[in-house]
Amino acid sequence: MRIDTEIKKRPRGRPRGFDQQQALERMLVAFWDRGYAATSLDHLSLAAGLKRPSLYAAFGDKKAMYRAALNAFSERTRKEVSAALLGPNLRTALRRFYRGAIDIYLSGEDGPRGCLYVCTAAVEAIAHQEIRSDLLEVLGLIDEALAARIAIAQAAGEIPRGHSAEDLARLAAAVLHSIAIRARAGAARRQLESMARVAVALICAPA
Amino acid sequence: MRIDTEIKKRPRGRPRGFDQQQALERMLVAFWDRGYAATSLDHLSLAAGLKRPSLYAAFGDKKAMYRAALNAFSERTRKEVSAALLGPNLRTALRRFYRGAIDIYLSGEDGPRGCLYVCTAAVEAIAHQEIRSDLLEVLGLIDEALAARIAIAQAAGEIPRGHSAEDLARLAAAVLHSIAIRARAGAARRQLESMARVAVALICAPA
DNA sequence: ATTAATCTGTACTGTCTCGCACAGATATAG
DNA sequence: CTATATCTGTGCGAGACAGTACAGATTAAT
Repeated sequence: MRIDTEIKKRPRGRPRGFDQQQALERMLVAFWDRGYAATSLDHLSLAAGLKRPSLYAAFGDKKAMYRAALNAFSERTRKEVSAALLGPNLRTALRRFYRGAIDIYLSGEDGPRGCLYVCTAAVEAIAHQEIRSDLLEVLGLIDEALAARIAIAQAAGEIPRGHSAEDLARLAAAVLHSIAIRARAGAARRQLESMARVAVALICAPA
Repeated sequence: MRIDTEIKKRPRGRPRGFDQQQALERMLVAFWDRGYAATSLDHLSLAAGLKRPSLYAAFGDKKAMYRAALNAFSERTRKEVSAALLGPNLRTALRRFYRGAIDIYLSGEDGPRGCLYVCTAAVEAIAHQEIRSDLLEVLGLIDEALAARIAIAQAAGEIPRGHSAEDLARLAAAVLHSIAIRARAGAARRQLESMARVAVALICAPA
């Protein structure tokens, strides 16, 4: 079915009978719903439509599968974040940022899923050092993206410099994290949107 | 060893050979470190120093044990929160509030534990409705406690009324949630304290 | 056609998991 | 002392779990 426009020539033996990216996407959803520890390889196998040996061959052991899912989520999110933050001014940039996040966090067939990192990686941080540093790294990336956008607004005189861009960025990220937790806890969309509004107002407040 | 000052007379049969409260406290720590799904009854049994049948008899099944731990954590936390918020003015009240939280979140033998609810209950929210509503309830209680204290400060003219007490409370709680996540992710204490400072400054800012 | 390389599914391993049955221990009530 | 009630530990059982060996399937290279 796949049109062979790619230059990459086939490897030697029997080719894969499945799309690795799509399988990962389905495993991601499984992990997102149940978390790392509660998701068994049978769940993943069922979700991806692959038998366990194929999963192991393609992704490694369970922890590697989870980290691959984390990475896929991070990549996808990063693109949406930087697109949202491109808005003409900080206020609309942040509005888009939160609106996109809330839409994602409220998605889920069996209930709102929140953020894969905040809601499922955090719990594993003590037992699994790699996951802990994966999480810390992504938290830092979000902080940095926000700080960069806020610094631009400050340089343009759009908002005052009462607080550093880094401080305001961590505050903006904090509201994001809380929205993720609250979404998964079942909070109403209105509450999440209200929190976003308040955060935008406080950060963009005219001196 | 326990002095029998309590009027409650002994029940009929063989008395418990352990302190139920203390056993629960140790189970709490086990759940706090590894989360609900990854903590087996053998872990709990080892932590509490009790065999599995005693645990079942005293607490019910695994989910009941976890919810009992959640409840113990919530009770304990609520007392400390209301004590901290009793401060003479909002600024010092919030400072104490965050300082106490950061101390707790950074504790842990195998790494900082963050918040039992935010870091371990959230992941179970989709699969276990009771845990989901336990979490939502506690989030609401924290919001309310903060809102009440902030409303007092507003009524006293200590801070302006630009934003409602509820909105500011949710913002303050958001910073708390983010601190919990970041602590477990391994963020430096300085960063957590800086976030607390910024939150206090923004909420208590003179008009 | 033959060979080598890779993928797929079946079936297995040993370990862990939750929860409980049961027997012995320890207390009170009479 | 006897009967009754509750707690404790040993040990079981049925199932889930992660991970893999192996045989058959499918492809490219020769």
